Amino acid sequence: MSKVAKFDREEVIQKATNLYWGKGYHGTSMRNLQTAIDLRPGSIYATFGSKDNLFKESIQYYANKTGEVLETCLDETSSPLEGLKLFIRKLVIENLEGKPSCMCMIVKSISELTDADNKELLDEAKLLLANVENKFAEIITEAIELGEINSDKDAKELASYVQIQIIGLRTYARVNSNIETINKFVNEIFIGSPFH
Amino acid sequence: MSKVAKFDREEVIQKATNLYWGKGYHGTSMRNLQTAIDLRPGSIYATFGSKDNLFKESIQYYANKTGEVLETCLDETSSPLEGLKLFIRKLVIENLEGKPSCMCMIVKSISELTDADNKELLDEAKLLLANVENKFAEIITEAIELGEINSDKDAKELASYVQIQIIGLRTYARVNSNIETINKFVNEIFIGSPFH
DNA sequence: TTATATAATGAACGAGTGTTCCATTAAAAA
DNA sequence: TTTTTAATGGAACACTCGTTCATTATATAA
Repeated sequence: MSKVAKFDREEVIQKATNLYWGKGYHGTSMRNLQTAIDLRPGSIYATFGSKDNLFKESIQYYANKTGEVLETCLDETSSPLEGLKLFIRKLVIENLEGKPSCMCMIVKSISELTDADNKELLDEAKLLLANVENKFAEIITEAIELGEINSDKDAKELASYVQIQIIGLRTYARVNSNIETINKFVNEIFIGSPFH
Repeated sequence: MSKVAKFDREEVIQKATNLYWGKGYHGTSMRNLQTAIDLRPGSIYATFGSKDNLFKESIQYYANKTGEVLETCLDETSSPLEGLKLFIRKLVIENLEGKPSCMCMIVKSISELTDADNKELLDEAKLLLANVENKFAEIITEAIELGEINSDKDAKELASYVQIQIIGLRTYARVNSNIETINKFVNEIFIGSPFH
């Protein structure tokens, strides 16, 4: 019948994700993307429709990949709480170098996008971040049921707390990426404020 | 001799700051700025030189204003630690509504800008954030000397910790701006991890 | 081999970008 | 009142933006 696309769709999205993750939505031009993924505008627009939609697919891809890392961490460890700790360590420390940014792409997007100019993409980013937090809450609920965490704790509140710590740490890492310092703060997440 | 500028320089920078703060560096165009501050390109470029320099002056203005708020908090309270707590409450809670963003403009800039494309502005933002952290360390040192904080604590480490909490909270507030939740986390900064 | 269908190309579009330039305006100095 | 000097207004510049589309290339079906 006809020709079939010769490029690998996932590979293209992966490259787009890396560019958007590093340079942000507004900082990335379609010309940048064309060069990075080595496709001409015609092909990109036939496949993805628009810059906005390519961004949407990219941030979803990023969220999926991050979700897979979390699942791997849970599988590799003996308990939900240990899995969560491993995940945080991976996220914060392994992203210090070699990645487009040490910050979370979802958080960068929420920081950059506005309701006035990019409501749809902003809402998508907020949704993806909420999904991560819900997953944290599930894990913590399991940990409470297993007695790893005291049962008078509120899983949803702890999930918010974990989210805040990760966001704070990964952003802070952009200014001070000293591994010992970062590591210390990661460990302190579960053992109490350094003030006490 | 000659004519004198009829606009108020600080007022112009204030308006530019609000625009950059809300929409970010890349999201703000010179046309946006021209409209917001009601000046024609000739006047803007004669006064500020470039978009980059106007951004630099804006972020410096923002940092100065924030520094003044901190000083006010220290003056209004009975101790350094109480002053710091008041400042954090002000920053996180009073910025929830009515401001261009609930996030810190400096943090937004550090998140958005890259070494590859905007090294000078990024470095300036990093410097301004480091200044804030140094100020925190001074306050905490005083608090230690006054016996408000145990003397075995490291002021610099606690200053980093405070920085991370503020960054995390203000970013998180963009997704969940429930005042009770935010207030709870602000209070917890100084009383220990919710895990314990 | 030919016909068909679709993927890929890349020039081009109108709008928007940061910035420049200079005629005009107007206030202070002479 | 005249001269001087700098601020102002706004058209215009070269370039980049996201996007479109007519054309060309090519894999498959007939």
